[in-house]
Amino acid sequence: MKKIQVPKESVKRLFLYLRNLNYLAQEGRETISSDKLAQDIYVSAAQVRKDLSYFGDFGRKGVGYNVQSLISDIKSVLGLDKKWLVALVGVGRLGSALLNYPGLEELGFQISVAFDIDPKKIGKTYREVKIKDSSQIEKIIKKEKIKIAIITVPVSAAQKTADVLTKAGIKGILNFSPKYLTIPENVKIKTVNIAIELGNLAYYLTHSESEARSFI
Amino acid sequence: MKKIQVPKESVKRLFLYLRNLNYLAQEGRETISSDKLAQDIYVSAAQVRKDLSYFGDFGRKGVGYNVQSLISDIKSVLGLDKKWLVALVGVGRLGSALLNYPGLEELGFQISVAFDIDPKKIGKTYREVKIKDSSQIEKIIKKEKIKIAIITVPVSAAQKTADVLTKAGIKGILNFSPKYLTIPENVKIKTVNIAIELGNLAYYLTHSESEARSFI
DNA sequence: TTGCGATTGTAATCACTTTCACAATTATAA
DNA sequence: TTATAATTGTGAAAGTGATTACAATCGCAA
Repeated sequence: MKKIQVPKESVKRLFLYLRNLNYLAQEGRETISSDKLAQDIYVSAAQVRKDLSYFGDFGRKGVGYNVQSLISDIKSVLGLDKKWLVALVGVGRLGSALLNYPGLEELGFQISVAFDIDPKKIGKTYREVKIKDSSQIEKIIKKEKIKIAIITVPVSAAQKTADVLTKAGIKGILNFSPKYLTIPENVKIKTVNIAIELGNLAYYLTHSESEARSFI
Repeated sequence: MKKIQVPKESVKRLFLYLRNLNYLAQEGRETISSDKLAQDIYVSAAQVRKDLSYFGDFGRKGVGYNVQSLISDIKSVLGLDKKWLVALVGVGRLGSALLNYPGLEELGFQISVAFDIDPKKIGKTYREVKIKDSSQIEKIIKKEKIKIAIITVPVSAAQKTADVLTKAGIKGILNFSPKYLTIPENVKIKTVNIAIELGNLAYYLTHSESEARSFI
């Protein structure tokens, strides 16, 4: 095991390995080789081994990796060995879609509270998640010690929402509004922009000699 | 101008430059330097120039870039100089959220038809988009010569949907189901997995010495 | 017309990531 | 017990991407 900078792409691939491992566990598989683990993800066996080696020696030479223990090792590496409470701000179409998004809990995420400013929505319960008034963001997030939030408000309200969230102690933001959000240095932000994803597709369709496959 | 492999990240950054340029155009700015263009995107001026240089010599030494012509040059490079018709399959919560997603038309994308299997939805018009029976996917996509599709069906139907779409001549797929889709070599696919995005956030929160900022 | 500050485009360098290739280890069968 | 096939972990090499630094060019003011 070494203590050097881990490539961002290696981290992303860990999620893919984890997904494969979960399938294998379901099938009752006990051990797996890097070669098999790499299958279907368009990655080499050496890449798999290298990625894993950034975090520890998880395999046994001549044998491979134990499926169950590799699952828990990767989960632990990714910080998925505990439950993450998530706050959702903006219960519009996209927001309520996310409340129903399958696979969040699989990785240990639980949207535990949602906020909106629409009086018609406030007070309702959506998929066991209570919708609260946005004016209570700071109070509730502080009280529940929530660290991750999803922003699905209209673009005009996005920056103000980010400000309130960071003030409330949120440390990670998944932002769906197509806009720069200015946030403190110590807060992590990830922006998902669907128009840009489509745009990428358009680029690679236009220049179709290259590739745009992405299995993440 | 050179003819070498363009880094994927460079292509992504072009979208950010384009967004900045659109703001600048609105403000009536006529020319702009790589230095100013880089601002707010956490990128160096040299990076901007390098990215642009993969596609041509768009600037003038001592002067900078003409805002209007750089906009159209970048659009042309990205394949956004024409309108792209897009088919949407699966008008559930996420699907209907995408029908309302602002910013798609800004880049020239138009969801021109949507498909679902629910008789209660078929025939309705959603934001000027007619919802058709999924059994007609192949016929309509062939007729309209649509090249890009978005898959927002439940995970259980995703692979079958991808099969039909590629059979109909779709060349690019934006996939929102958390699953591998097996598709022909010449079809481009981009998968958006919200759980993995959150997972990335969790990783960088857990290992908070590194960074997870991403402005795309 | 000349000189100067601004700015690009890119060659060279530096940094990071992936691939290669093989010693070390393990299980198993003879 | 020994030989063999399977498989990992990793140092070194190759490949890719980002940064640096500067010659070349431009507009403008004197």
